[in-house]
Amino acid sequence: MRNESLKSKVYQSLRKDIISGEIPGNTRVTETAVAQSLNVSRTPVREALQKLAQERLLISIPKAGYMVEHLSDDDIQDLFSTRTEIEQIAVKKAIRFITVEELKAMDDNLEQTQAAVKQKEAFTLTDLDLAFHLILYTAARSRSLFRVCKNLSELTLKYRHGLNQSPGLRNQMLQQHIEIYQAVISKDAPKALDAVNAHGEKAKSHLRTVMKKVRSDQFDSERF
Amino acid sequence: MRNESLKSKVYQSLRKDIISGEIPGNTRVTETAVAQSLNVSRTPVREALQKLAQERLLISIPKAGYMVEHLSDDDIQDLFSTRTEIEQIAVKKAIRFITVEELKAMDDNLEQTQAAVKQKEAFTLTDLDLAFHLILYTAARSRSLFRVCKNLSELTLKYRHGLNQSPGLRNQMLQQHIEIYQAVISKDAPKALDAVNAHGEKAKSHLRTVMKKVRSDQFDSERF
DNA sequence: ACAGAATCAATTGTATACATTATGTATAAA
DNA sequence: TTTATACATAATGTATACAATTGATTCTGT
Repeated sequence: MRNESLKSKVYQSLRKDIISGEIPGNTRVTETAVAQSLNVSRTPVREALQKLAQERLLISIPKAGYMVEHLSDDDIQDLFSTRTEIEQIAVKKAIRFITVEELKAMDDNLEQTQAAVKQKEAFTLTDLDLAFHLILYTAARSRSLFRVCKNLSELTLKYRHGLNQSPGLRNQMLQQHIEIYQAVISKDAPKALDAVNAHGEKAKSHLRTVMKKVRSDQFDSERF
Repeated sequence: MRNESLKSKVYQSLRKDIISGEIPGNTRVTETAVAQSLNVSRTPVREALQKLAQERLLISIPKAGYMVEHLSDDDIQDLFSTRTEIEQIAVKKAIRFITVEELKAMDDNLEQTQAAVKQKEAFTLTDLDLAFHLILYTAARSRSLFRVCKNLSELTLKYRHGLNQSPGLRNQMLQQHIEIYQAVISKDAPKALDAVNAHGEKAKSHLRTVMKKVRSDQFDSERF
């Protein structure tokens, strides 16, 4: 962390704020503002912004700056669908190639997740969530597939983090991870595919209700 | 083109040289060298290099520069496999959602490809190859899947371009595209999946033989 | 009052100077 | 002869100054 470049620090900082929702969607982000708030020059900020734009956490408006990406409801549903479909490919492979070490890592992860669920640590939980899936992707033994899955997983992270605020959903996530783990360890491919699919579908349906709620809240506040 | 930023110009220029193989794999690329050869400052070059690194056309060695990515034989095979697997998902969706305009676009593309095959224009052919697949990806009506497919397609472009040098393979590519087109227009999903798979498998096997040849050539030249 | 031109402010785009770090080389000591 | 240290060189990392472009605002003429 100490030997990191400023560019990297700025990147991490902004990424965290975007994923956590601290900087909401459609917020304008300018180079100078970020540079001042972090006490660095524009150069590393500029490069961090470009990286975030390439990852679609920001959208770039040429010669006009950046805005925090704000996907439409449909785009979010689409993103989760694609992630599930491709993750199913990964899980099929993972069942064939996963090592005992990786299974152990999943087990450890589940234990830590259980602790985090109880202690209501949303941030830790989001990290553990990502880590759990990364183990699966690694176990698929395909570098290119790993990259694709990782990208998609990171793109959904912002919305999954939002879900992790709710106590009930935290527990559901843990249960679903356990189901996937059990299917993988028993090398039951159909069950694993179902578990992954259920995991994705649950997230989608919860997001739908959340989005509806947000919209009606907005509607309410607009009336006054 | 005239109103493009220098960063974009540098990016395009380098990308073309890397994909065409003019800058071979494992070549070291430095900011200053590129900046001098293109008569621009380091700043736009730097940003172009970072973008290319994020796309995996270059690999970044922190505090030490960049090298042109040179995948191992296994990684290339893996890349093509993943591309095929995910493209199959896209084709399934495309069959359901493709419009008459898009079918017409595919038809046009095939005609142009036929002309380019005869005229032996490798560059045009590579562009048409990419365009053909992009039509399919668009027709799948999934933004996130489109992006994944596009990325994978671009990553394989370098190697497909190499294949396009051979007259026989140019024709094979055209025939395979026609097969995919026919399967899609007749909404025959199993046939389309087979066609996509065959397309990918052929590319993989040809690449295997090419790679073997390159290795033996290297071996020969090392003896003298 | 309104349309249009001119100007001004804010922001990105580019160039360049300086700082820092890594690598290779030469020299000196063991 | 080998190894370690110091130094030189070349590259990236960072800051800053300047250019160019965009969008808004104000001013002017009708």
